[in-house]
Amino acid sequence: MTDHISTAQQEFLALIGAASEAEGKSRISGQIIALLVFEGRALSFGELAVALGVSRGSISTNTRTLEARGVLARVQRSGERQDYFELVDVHSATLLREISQRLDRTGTGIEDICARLSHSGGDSGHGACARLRDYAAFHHIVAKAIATASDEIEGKTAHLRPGDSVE
Amino acid sequence: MTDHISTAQQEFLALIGAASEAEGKSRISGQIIALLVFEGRALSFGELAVALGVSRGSISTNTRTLEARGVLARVQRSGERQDYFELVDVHSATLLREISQRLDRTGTGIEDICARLSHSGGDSGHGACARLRDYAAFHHIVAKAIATASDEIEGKTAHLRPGDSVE
DNA sequence: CGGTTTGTTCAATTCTGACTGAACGGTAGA
DNA sequence: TCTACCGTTCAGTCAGAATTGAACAAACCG
Repeated sequence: MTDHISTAQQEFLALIGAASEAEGKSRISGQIIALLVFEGRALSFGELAVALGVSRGSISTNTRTLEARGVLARVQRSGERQDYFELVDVHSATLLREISQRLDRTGTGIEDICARLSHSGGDSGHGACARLRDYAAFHHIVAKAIATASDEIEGKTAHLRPGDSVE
Repeated sequence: MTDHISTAQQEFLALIGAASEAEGKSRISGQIIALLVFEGRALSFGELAVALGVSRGSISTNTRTLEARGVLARVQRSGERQDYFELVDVHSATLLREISQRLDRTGTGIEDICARLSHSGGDSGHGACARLRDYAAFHHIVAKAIATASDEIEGKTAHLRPGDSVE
């Protein structure tokens, strides 16, 4: 029976690891999140390294960045010398907010280019500028949509125990 | 004045190229889209290679995948031997729909794992299964939000073409 | 027919960044 | 103090993807 669980766990880790890579993040960082979701409890530094079969150095760097991104928290247990990690309860919403902010940043970056262009170039680049503004607007619209979804999910996950229906 | 435009173009290409890499796509594919947006007209195969400073082989592979993804269209000009490429007018919406579908696929992938787990593993993996379903639901919610944004953007961009036809 | 242009393909190359592993500093207990 | 353990760091390694460039086939023109 633990067999079934562990194969399911392996499949889950592989799936999320691949998804993590597909969106530009490292495989391990995705799998750390996946393992914490699967286990539903705080895991120690050593447990992560063993369960994922990766070096302690990788655990260190990846947990640090995940911590800085506000996805997981490092917790100390009295009497234990190892660090433990647990998911922030709004970790999914945090990831969405991150994406939303990056889109907004790209959008304003486009607008900045457009502003400099129309300021110094007269109206020769007018058509291009209009298209760039549309393209920037697209980024902002998507950012807004994702931010809204983030709020929705945050409202559902905050202070809710896992297993509650989200439908 | 063309100076200003070309520096703005270079900045735009760099920005979108980096954004493209950040989300797991190739730099060149993002820059092809960016160049077509900036120019606002169909560009030839050769123009793309020269303007982006990349090999013809790269243009070939990237335009093919973008074409397959429904982002741009290959058009022939009578009398011209070169292929020309232009953006599909709903190209942004198409990219969003692609992301939405990938999220849905990941979500159902998680649900499949969960189904196999609860079917064969008894109730020992019950807690994990509940958490996995929540995690799958998260993916579906985001997919839905992005799909909605895609529809919104499609509605905004489709009417820009005068005398447009539906499908 | 040859010569030119064009797009595709694929083996080779380059490049990026993830990952490792060992050295290091810090901490707690004996 | 010494020892054992723990997390961090970083130079080195490695894998996979992106990109190149040359070979190739097709279409066109003289």
